[in-house]
This record gives sequence, C-alpha cells and structure tokens, in this order.
Amino acid sequence: MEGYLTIGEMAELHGISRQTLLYYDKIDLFKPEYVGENGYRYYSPYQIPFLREICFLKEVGIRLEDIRNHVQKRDLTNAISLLREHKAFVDREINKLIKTRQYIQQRLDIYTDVVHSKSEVNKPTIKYFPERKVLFFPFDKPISKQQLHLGVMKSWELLFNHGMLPAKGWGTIIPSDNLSTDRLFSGAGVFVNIPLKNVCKDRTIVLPEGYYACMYKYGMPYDEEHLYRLVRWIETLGYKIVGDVVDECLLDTTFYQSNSDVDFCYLQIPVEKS
Amino acid sequence: MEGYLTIGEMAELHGISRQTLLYYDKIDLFKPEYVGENGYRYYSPYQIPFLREICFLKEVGIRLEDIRNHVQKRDLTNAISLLREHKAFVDREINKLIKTRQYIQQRLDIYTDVVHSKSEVNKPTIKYFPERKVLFFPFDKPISKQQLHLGVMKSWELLFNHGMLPAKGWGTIIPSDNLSTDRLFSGAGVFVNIPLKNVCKDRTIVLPEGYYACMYKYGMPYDEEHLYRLVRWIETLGYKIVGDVVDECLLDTTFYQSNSDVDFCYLQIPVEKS
DNA sequence: TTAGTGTATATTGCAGCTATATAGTCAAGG
DNA sequence: CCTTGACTATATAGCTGCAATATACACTAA
Repeated sequence: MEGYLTIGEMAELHGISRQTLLYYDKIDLFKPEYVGENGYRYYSPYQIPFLREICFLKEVGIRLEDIRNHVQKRDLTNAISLLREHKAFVDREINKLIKTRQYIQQRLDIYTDVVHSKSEVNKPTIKYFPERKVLFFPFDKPISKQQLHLGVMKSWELLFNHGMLPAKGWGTIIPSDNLSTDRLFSGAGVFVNIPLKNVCKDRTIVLPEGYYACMYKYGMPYDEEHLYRLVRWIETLGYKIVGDVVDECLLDTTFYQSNSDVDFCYLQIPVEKS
Repeated sequence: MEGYLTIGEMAELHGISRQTLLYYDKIDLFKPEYVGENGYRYYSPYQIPFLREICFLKEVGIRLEDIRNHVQKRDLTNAISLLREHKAFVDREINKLIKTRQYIQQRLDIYTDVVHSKSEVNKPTIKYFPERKVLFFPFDKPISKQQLHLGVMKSWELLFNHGMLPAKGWGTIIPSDNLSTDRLFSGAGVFVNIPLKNVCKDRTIVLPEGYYACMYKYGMPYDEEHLYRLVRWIETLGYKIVGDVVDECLLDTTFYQSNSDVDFCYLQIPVEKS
C-alpha cells in the first residue's frame, strides 16, 4: 500500500504498541483509514496528527472515552473546553495533594519537636504561644484512658466530617478553677488542633495568646502529679495562673509496647506576673 | 466481654466498615486483642489509638502494606522516616501534576491566541518576540505534508524521551537566504517549542529576540504564496530581513474534516530598519 | 523464511475492599 | 424458656477504574 503506514509503523512512530492500536480500533477511538482485503490495517499519513493529538491528550491524563467524544467533533471551542475542564480537574488533584502534604508536615513538626525536647523532660520553662483555635469536647464521664480515647474519636469524627484529619495533635484541657478543688477534672475534656483553616465553628474554642508555663512529661492527663509540680513551680516564681491548663499529647501510646505505658505530653499553663 | 469493643463497635467508632476490619485482620494489619471461644473478635480500648493511627496513615495515602510494616516496629525514628518518605512521594506527585498543568495551559494559550487572532488573518504587523529556544530537525527529503508529519514525530519522540510533551506548538523554519533563490526549502526543517526548562541541548537552536514581521494565515508551509506576500510587505516598508523565516502552526489539520484542509499558522520573519 | 498481521477471548495491574452464601451466637422482650 | 432480630463467623469470589496485555492459532508480505 503505497504511502500508507502499517499498524506496526504507526505504533513505532508514536511510541505505543501494536496491541494498543488494535485496542483503539476496537473502542472506536482511532481507526485506520483503509482496511485491505486481507484485513490488514493501513493508516494514512494524514492520520498522524490525530494519533499524536490523542497521545498528547492521553499523556496529560484525559480519559480515552473523553478523548473519543472530543475528537469526533473536534473544533476550537470543544478543544478549549476539554482542556479547561481537565485543567480544573488537575487543580483539584493538586489541592488534595497539597492538603495531604500539610497533614504530613504537621505530624512531622510534632515529631521533630519531640526529638528536640527529649532532653528537656520535667524541666519547667516559660514560653510564648500565639492564639490557637481548637475543637473542644467535654468528658461526660469521669476521666480515664477510655474516656480519653472516646473523646479523641469524637473529635476525629467531627474533623473527618469536615474533610480534615487529626494531624496536628490533640490533648486535654483542664479548667484552672479546679486546681484548688478536689474535682480537678470537672468540666475538663479533649481538644484537637484544627489542621486547616477550613474551620468548623460549632465546637471551636480559643486558647489565648500569651506566656505559658510549660513542661514536657511522660504521663497521662489524669496523672495529677506532674501538673501539681508545674503549678508549684509557677507559685515559686511568683506568677499567677490566668487560664485553663492545656495538656497536649505529642506521642500517644502507639509508640510504646505495653498498655501500662503512657503518653509523652507537653503541659502548658497560661501565666502572668502577679 | 466487659470493657471490650465488638467488631461492629470498633468499625462504627472509626467510620469504617466491619468488612474492612475483617480484611485488616486477614492481612495482619490490625488484629483484635482477644478472640472469644465463639470466634468473636474483641478489641481493647487501648487498641483505639492504633486503629486511629492506621486510618490516619491510610488517609494520607500510605499503602496498607507500608503501614503494616511500620506499626509492627513503630517508634519515633520509624514514624519520622515513614512520613518523610511519603512526603517526598507526594511532592513528586504534585510536581507531575504541575507539569501536566503547564502543558495544558500552554495549549490553552495557543488556542486563546487563535481565538483573538481570527479577525487578523492575512494582515501583516510588526511584533516583538523575546529569545526562544526550540528543537530543530532539518527535512531530509523535499517538503511535503508527509515530511512535515514525520519531522514533527521525530521531535515529539525526542521531547518524549526527555519526559516532555509537544504542548507549546511547532512549525517550520525556512532559511532566509533561500528567499531569493528557487530552492526555498533547502535546509528547512521542523521546529518544536520546548515546553519545560528541562532542555535537551543536542538539537536546540535559538530564535533571537527582536522585532518580527508577522502574519496569521491559513496554509501549509509549502504554500509559498503567503510567505512572499509578507516578504513584499516588508520590502514596501523598507525593512530588512535579518534571520530565518518561522512558520508556526497554531491549529493543525485535526481541527478540520477533510485532508485538503490546511493548518492555521503564524508567519514570523525577523526584520530591522535598513 | 521469518517477521509481521489478523481474530477472538481471557487476563493483567493496582489497591482496597465488597458481596455472597451459609451458619453460628447474643441479648432483649414476651 | 423461647423467639426474634441484630450481630457475628468462615470461605470464596467479585468488583472498582482504566488501559491495556497476553495467549492461541492462522494467515501474509518481502
């Protein structure tokens, strides 16, 4: 067939396999201009730009079915709208991945902090924090490991329903008024940091900016010992407690082998000079 | 089982299906702490953080097999390297999509230009162009539609081997010295714009920055008529041709129905005041 | 001769479930 | 104690999406 290309030549020229061209023929995406009496497929050189374009559209991720629908009535308007729609699709995919990247980075930030803090365990310091917005869920039963888990799961569920993941850490908040009473955990509950700006307002509370007396410690929030040690340190310095106690979990029990192991946490109590 | 969670409760709590937990058990990803004599699975509340973490890692796109390998010997170092590796993977995916987005945008730029230029067909103008780097492939046979196609395919292949796509347009370059001879296409060839900075040096030539006499036209590069019309216009203006003729294809024949139809092109001839 | 071509049908890859069939178990209400 | 309905078990097969690939067997061109 003078001037025509066989299926093998056509495939070779476009860097695809012969099988693929058979497949494109079958799904009515791209057919040879002429089929010989022997059944051989003969492609016209004029078809080259079409196949090249199909390959281009495929390479940028457009589905073969959409390509087929497009090339059947290809004109400038169609081509522009096909590309625009696909660009929007790619943008959505990029945004998803950027969001995912942020989650991973937030976790890494926590872990990196832990690596640097291991030598600072049980050493109280004063640190400045900017304003933080968190979701808060009061306990409805006395505090325990189970209540902690269930509280965290509730917040996970809420974040999840808002398309977010609990990547940025969580912990317990204890009302500072309780420190001088014997009902330390009355009104306490779980908080989760909100990982994306995409806030859900219902359960949100604000941890005010300012200076916090802080201490890294191994222990669960209901282990009161560390808390009172930090409170005594604050008193020794002559500072005043001006807000609720934040006990942020940095490494949970998944990092330890036995059920008796405890979280690695970061206690934070807002203070002012009195 | 006092204090334990059944498979249904565990699934509900994490927003996954019962079947999924069975599956995780089977693939040794997450097993109940205790299995009753009746075969019932009982999960300890202490397992909640583990499953939550598995779900988190799954949600950020880590494969179940990698998660399984990780949680078996989970510690801070492992967790950090798992997340770092996955972040790098996500970055690669984002870069691929950004590249794809660029290809689409470059095509859209061409098509948008065409939309605005349709009323300017056959009207010569002077336009400034910055320096452009392109790949060049001389014809090895007399110019024809087939030679054009084959030349474009060669350049496509080279781009493709360098991980690029011919998104940014292509065309023909004709040596300006030929304009006064009868061998117009001697030394002519196909060029392709390089879509990404990621250059391949072997075949690259430079189209110098400067002012070009330009004209949109319908016609193939080997239709000499339009070219000579533009050359006469340049002479009329008293300008001098200072470089090779660029005939850039904006819409190829895939936009037309019949083989007799022609490309929509943008002729560009570098000029100076003489 | 041997590389290339045809048809027809079935299978792959990926990953993570999901469905179906069949049977056993638990807990609350009567 | 019995029923009912919700829950649970195992085992095996199938599905989702998309784009090919593979296999088997026969014919054809240079």
